[in-house]
Amino acid sequence: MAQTLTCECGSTKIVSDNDSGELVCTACGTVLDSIMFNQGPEWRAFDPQQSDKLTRVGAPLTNLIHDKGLSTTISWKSQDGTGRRLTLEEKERQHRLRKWQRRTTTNNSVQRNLTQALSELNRIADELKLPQNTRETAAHLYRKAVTQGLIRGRTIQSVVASAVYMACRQCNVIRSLEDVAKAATITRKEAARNYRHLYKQLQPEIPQVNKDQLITKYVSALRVSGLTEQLCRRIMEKAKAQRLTIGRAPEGITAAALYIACRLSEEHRTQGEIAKTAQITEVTIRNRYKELMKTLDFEVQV
DNA sequence: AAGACGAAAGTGGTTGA
DNA sequence: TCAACAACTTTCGTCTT
Repeated sequence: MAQTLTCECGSTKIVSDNDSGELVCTACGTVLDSIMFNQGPEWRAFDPQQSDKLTRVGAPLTNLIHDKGLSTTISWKSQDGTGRRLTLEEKERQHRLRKWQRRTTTNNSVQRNLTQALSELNRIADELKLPQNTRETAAHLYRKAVTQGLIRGRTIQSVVASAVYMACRQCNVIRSLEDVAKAATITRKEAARNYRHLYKQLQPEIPQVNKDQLITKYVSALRVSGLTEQLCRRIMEKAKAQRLTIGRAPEGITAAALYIACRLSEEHRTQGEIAKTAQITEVTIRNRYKELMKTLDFEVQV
């Protein structure tokens, strides 16, 4: 696109800097435009063969569309590629083609299930504000579940919720089962039951809940100072070293550690407040708190 | 009065005979 | 299959600040 630009200084010697994405006047140095897109390919070809090999077109593959965004759609316009009107005979042929196109792409049960499930998945993911890679992972897990026939007798919603929760765990995105269940409008119990089922069948690798991330989450939710946060992390390290975290729900331990940190730094947070953000009960905090205090000796000023 | 504490009973799951 | 069990929750009365 050849376009002659003139700088304010009157010069027309304007070059584009592809690295910084800026349009610069070589006479006076003024930056005329700073957000330029390089719409060329990112590869270089030195002969037509290479060019053929490197050229590629089309949207990226995605698990989030039931056919991965790959299938062909036949236009509804009754005109051909060059814009000419179709003959009656040709129109009928197009109609038949479209009909079969639809039947073969979306009418098998797996595909129909996927179309519905993936829109539900996107809705839940929106509500939980999940990043793209977690969505893709969830969609991938759900596909696996469908192709292995794990949906039978279960609602799409609950299986989608399980897949979403599993994806969150895999991608280290902290969302509680309760949050996911709520977004999917099912009960925690049902979500848990389906998650276990999915887990047993797929046997995926699930990392432990990252306690550091839990601390970060609670700290920001409770608006606790950085000093207390550091204290909390130290307590957690001690607890880990003393093997107090084994067999305990990470939420409980983390909440208790934060509670202790708050008391030590005299930054008052009630058990109730912390319990609410950690989605556990005060009793659990108390129990973990007691265990931590018994084993780790603090200079307690209670 | 709010918050902390602790006992008791209940829940839903795992384990091992 | 079923009882025992561990972890956690719910509920509620009592104590402390």
